[in-house]
Amino acid sequence: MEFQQRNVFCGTLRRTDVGKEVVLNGWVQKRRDLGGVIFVDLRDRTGIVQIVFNPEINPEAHAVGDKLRSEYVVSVKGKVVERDPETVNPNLETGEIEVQVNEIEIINQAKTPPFFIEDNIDVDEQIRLKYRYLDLRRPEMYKTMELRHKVTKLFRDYLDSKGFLEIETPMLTKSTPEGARDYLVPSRVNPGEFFALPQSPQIFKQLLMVAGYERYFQIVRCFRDEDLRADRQPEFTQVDIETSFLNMEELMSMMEEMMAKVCKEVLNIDIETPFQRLTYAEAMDRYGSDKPDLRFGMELVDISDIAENCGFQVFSSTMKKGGQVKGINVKGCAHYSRKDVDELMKFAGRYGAKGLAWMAFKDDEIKGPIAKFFTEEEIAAIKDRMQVENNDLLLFVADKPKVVADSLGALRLKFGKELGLIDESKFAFAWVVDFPLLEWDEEAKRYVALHHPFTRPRPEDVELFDTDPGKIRAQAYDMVLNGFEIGGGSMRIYKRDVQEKMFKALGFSQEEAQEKFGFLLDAFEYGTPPHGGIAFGLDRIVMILAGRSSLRDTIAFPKTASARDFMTDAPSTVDPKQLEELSIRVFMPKKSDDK
RNA sequence: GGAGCCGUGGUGAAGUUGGAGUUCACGCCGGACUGUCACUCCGGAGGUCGCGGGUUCGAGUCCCGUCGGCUCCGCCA
Repeated sequence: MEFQQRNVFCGTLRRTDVGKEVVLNGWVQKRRDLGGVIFVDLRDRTGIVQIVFNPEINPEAHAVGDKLRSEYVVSVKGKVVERDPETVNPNLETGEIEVQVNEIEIINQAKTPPFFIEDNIDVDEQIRLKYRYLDLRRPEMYKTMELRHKVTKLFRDYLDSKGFLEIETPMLTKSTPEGARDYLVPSRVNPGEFFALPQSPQIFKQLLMVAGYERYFQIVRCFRDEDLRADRQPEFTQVDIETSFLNMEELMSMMEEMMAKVCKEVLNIDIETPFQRLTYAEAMDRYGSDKPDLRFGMELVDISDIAENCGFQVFSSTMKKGGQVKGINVKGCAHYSRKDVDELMKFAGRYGAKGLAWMAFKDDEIKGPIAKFFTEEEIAAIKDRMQVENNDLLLFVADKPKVVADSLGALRLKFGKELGLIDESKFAFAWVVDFPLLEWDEEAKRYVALHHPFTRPRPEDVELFDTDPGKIRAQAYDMVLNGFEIGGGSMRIYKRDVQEKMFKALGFSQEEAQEKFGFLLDAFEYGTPPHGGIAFGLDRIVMILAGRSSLRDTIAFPKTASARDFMTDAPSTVDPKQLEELSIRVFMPKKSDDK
């Protein structure tokens, strides 16, 4: 035997183990050398226990204990003993006992780590990513990975219990038009041709429905070559689901049950079902977002009718141009200085707002440069509509609906966070439904699918294809949790005539449609059941359940904002021979200064 | 593609009107210490101030460029 193997884990030892002879394997968290007696905190994935080297009990072990340093890997044999009452450490779960070491073996030495292996460290993330294997040693990272495992298993178990089959689909697949930029993989045996990594298994799961599998799922990696965010990585994991012969309501309620179950099992919280539902229009109107954070109020209030004829030019002229005027009531913030408001204006500007009008109500006084343009009646109407109390600050944006929603929606979230309006213990699930099927793309001068080209319209809206395609509502639904879109899906088109109308609305000719989606359309000719599904963002769900604010904390080996892996230093250049074999020639982009 | 913030011993920070790589905390190394658990005390080592230019007698500090990290907009379902 190369080393003595453990018979128990560090973090599990309790008072009831007193008297037992144990063997522990683990890492040295910390050594405290008091000259005679040496204390060492020994860590494994279950936690920490204090081991003691006493020269009077075992001088040989004590001598080895003297050589220990942080992150050494050791095997120790010793007896679990109760601590004296005055030396109990209430901060440790194992604090009532300690292990008196009789034998110790240094399995491996370690260099001094670049940062402490402990929670709540304040270290540049670059360094954490470079030494990710050390970062992952930290208990909070371990717990997140463990939580991720549990969540994944619960999804799998639930879907299994409902008769879903987990089926793998190709990673080397075909580049599809629409949607995100693809990651491409060259095909050596087919020079000049490329596979694309899947953005999602969308088409394959629909084909599985055509194949009669009825209930499919897959916990699957997806790839999108777009710019990153705190909640967006180039490769991420979906819980991908598709069903046949279920309608939208049946699928949604099954998914609610699944999420409630996951929350109960993982965090022991009771989630009420059915979830609250908002139409897309309502979400945009009240929260300025299609993924509203429903843990707090501060809803957007429409004052367009009051603003329409008011004396404030900016408002009235915006209304004449077909815009709208909305506001939020920032409770108790009437004391904001001119500088504070300037900051808010800059913030709103990022979302396209050209200005930010404000009014503050302080002890019967109305502050703010726009107040003088409103009549007493108008002020009264605004106060009434926005439920103004003393010390409230009102912020208004007058613009196109999209700008109003984006800027006020962002301000609402900013205040929610900064004023502590958000109850962090809350899990506010909701469905957003009735998305528009199509969206007008100003650049391309055509309609594009908001979800994707196979999304089924609501039956009563089908006739609008000929008159007003922008008004068609889709049988699509997003699951929203605490301001994040955690899943989205739709019922799919299974009738040929509807699919043709859809392609026509998107401006695809028969030939184009055949070229792009031919195999799917061919398949649809052979008896397609009504079907529909949903895909959940596993990383995001774990992030929220774990209370983390970055997706990187839920992925063992994530990438930086510029899509690099600091540990492996990928991506990297490759041997010219490899390129030659792939029939690829690389030319570097010119710097923009020689234009 | 764009904006903001950041880059100083291993880690986190401070660094004044431009005046010696200066300072603090943690860590590290050596010594002392038999009940610590943020051990304590004494001593010590450790630096391309991200990188490249420029201004200046002199740059961590000012200017220009560039690289990298984080956050956001665009992009992305």
